Amino acid sequence: MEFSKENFNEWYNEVVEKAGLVDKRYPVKGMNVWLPYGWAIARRIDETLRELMFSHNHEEVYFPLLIPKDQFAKEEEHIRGFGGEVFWVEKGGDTPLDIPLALRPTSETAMYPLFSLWIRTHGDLPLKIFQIVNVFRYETKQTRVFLRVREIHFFEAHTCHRSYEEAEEQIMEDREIWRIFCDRLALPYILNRRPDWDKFAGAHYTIAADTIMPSGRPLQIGTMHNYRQNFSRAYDIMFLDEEGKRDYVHQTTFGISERVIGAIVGIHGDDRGLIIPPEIAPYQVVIIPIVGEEKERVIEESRRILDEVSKRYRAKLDERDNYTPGYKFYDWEMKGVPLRIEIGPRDLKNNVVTLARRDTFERITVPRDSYLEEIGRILNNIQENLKERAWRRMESLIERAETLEDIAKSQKVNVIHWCGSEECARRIDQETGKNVLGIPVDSEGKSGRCAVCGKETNIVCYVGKSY
RNA sequence: GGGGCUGUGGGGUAGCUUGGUAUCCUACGGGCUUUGGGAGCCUGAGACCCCGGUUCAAAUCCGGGCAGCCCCA
Repeated sequence: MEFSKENFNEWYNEVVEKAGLVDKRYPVKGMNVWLPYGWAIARRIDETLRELMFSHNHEEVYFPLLIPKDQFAKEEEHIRGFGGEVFWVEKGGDTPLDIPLALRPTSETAMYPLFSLWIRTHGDLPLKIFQIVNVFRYETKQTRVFLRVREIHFFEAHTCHRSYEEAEEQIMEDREIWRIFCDRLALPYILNRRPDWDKFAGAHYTIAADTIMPSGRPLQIGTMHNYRQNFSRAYDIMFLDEEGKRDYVHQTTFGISERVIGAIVGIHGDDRGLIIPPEIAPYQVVIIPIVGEEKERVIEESRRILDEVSKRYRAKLDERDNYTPGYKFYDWEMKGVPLRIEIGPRDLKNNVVTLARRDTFERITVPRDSYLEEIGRILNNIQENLKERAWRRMESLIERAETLEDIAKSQKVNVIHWCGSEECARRIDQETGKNVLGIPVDSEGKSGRCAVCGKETNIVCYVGKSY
């Protein structure tokens, strides 16, 4: 690594490239090539989501990429919110299309006309589906790998319910799923209810999960929206209830994007490169043979170990002959494999294996007959350690601020009292460059004075310079 | 949204001011040799972002485009 993590921006670019996550030389702004290792991580995360969604009674679907313009434009706020960042397909070959087609920036407007056909009665509810697709947004700001791209690897769950209360229960379920998901990724987060002017276009309200990057800047990595009946009215999604009365369904969505990978890179990584939490690591264990004199025996033993380890963990044996062990150590550290097994003549002789963990660099030898259990124990420990470390670090990137000046001079995310007015939020933005992330969902308002206008208030909120 | 900077083999670079011969490191292919923290020697292949302009001649000067980076709001 050329850059230390203290130069966070440069470090981030370097690690993304050197760890082989994406190739950003693809000649379209904000569109990158997923490389095998990066894609393997994305797939692990996708599989985690699938498992969690299936176990919470969602089904997976796939909707088309293109959305006709008239259909796209039905919900007013939605089109106002997304209109400026839609890619349009306007020709088929050389023939102009009668109706331009949008590349989905998200899939509400693709799905909901069909929901209107699918849902007839309360028996069809709740409807709980999700898809994992790519969405397109015409970003005008500077793009950044994983954090701001124009083609986004995206998970979106959509649900329909018979009542507002049932939709609220769905949001609670999403919060529970989110908690488990973030545990697997060892990512810390804050759930913030976004201010009205910053909620998802068309939503009744938005709860966003924000984490904080080592640069002190918050990053939105997940969102849950309650749409109430805003979309169902626009797209005519109605059901017949038990009494024979027709009503519009209540809807929610839950979205997660490739930004979580950016968060994993930024939050867990160090000066040697990535550190991938064991739960989602494409390889949890990498085996490095140190061949020396006894090449045959070492290779043979390494393969036997691979077989044994592979029965329980995702493992890789690095048999490349043209690299020295030292090179391989650095290489797999860059890729963030949580645990390394070294097996060489010394280990053979003593009937042990050497284990080295990525997060603490601790290195131990363990007897050949109990090392599998030891691996399990260490992987669990790494997972816990990463999670705790990340939460601790995030908390250290939050500081209390009493005034606009405090906010302006702080490089961190601030907790402030806020009177709740858009006017004060705007002043924070203009004078400090930070924006109101929203009110934490579990906050209990102790009273204090608004950092801007000084008015007495019991609203506490977070502010920060968002990615 | 504003400002600044940069595009030269796969990656990093020298050359650009003052137009003419493209430098070095690294990675890569082949061969020998080596392997407990980025090995060595020999050898080979590989580049001036795109379009236009100026000129006898453009990596170099000018204009535009595309792409990337940093900082500020």
